[in-house]
Amino acid sequence: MPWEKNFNIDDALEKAMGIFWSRGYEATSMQDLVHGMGLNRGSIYDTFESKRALFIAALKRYDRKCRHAWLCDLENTHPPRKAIRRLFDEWLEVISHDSSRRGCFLTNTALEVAAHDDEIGAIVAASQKETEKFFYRVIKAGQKTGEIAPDLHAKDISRALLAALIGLLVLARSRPERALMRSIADGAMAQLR
Amino acid sequence: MPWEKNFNIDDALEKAMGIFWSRGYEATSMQDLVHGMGLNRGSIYDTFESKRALFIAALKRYDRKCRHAWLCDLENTHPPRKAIRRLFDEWLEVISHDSSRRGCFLTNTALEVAAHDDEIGAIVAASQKETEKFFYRVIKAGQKTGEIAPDLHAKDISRALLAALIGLLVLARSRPERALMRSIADGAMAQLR
DNA sequence: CTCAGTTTTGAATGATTGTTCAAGACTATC
DNA sequence: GATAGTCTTGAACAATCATTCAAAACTGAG
Repeated sequence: MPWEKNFNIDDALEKAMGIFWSRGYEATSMQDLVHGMGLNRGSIYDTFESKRALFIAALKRYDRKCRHAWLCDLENTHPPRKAIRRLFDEWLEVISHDSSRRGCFLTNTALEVAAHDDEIGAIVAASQKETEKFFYRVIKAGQKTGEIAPDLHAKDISRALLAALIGLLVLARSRPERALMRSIADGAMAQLR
Repeated sequence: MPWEKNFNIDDALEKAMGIFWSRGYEATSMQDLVHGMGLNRGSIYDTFESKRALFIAALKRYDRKCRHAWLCDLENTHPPRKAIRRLFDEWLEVISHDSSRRGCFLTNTALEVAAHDDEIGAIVAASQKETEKFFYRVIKAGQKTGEIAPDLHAKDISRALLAALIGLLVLARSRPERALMRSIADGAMAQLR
């Protein structure tokens, strides 16, 4: 039918996400996107407005489908301490199998664009806040079940874990050495004592 | 004299460093550099070869004059625990007075270019390794003087501190909230118990 | 005062940037 | 089978990109 696009918008966005994720915003050209998404220039502009709007859509998709969905799953299907342990362990696994060193799309964006673009900055900041809150909720839950020492200041620890996680994700791009990253994950977990 | 440049190369490099630092590599155009360095295009190319070579020179300058010199000073003029405390505290001070949110040039570069450019990646990785070693040496020294518990695994802690510091420097660009950053600094210090 | 050697200058290079748009392809409805 | 309405296509847009280069400006040496 001529009034239905003959490509799947969500598939296209998924591809765009992958391209921006590994190359960043500035270093990705529309030519890269045309080639990587398998669409024509016009179709991309018709569907996504502009490069920046496409980037924002891709970033939001990552935040929703990768970060948020994953954290929800961890929180719902594991006991508190194990949820945090798995968060770090699964990142370690992903990083050590990712030869292209793409790291975390949101964290990459935090440094490349967030400081210069308020709208994108707000998305990144909100995502980081939610991750901090994930840690906070899980720590509180762990303190109720007795898995985590009740005298720990949940707010401070959740922030320390967030910083450790982000540090890990930066090092994943510049020094993806398994031993280094394992030390960091272990160090983060040790703060839950 | 015609065989002496009538501008100071080091001053020019300092200015270039500031521009790349706050805008990043890709988002900085030669036009920005011409304007910001106060030099003509030709003079820049004559002196620094290319945009990429200028960026590398600026990055090395930052590593030497900012990171390395500062860590040496901290290590030499303060007792171990206080050296680390001051490292975090002084970053906090810098960050909270930096309205342009430039963060740390090396950390910004780690995410923007290091993963795609081997030469730049090597500079960033080396700098991160040296910072890790700084922590390691200071922790070891602190264990000798008794300021830091001798049963702590210095290597793991130094890596945990590196991750916390980098996490802090990322958040400085996306969520420069004083309370958040203080929590992280305190959390890092708490690991030295 | 001329010459040699270097720097400075700004215009011009071709390539690539993000974006637009008119023409062509398509199909459900009449 | 003609019409209407949407999507696809690829060429073309002006702007900007990093880079080059020949001419002008300069100054110490002869």
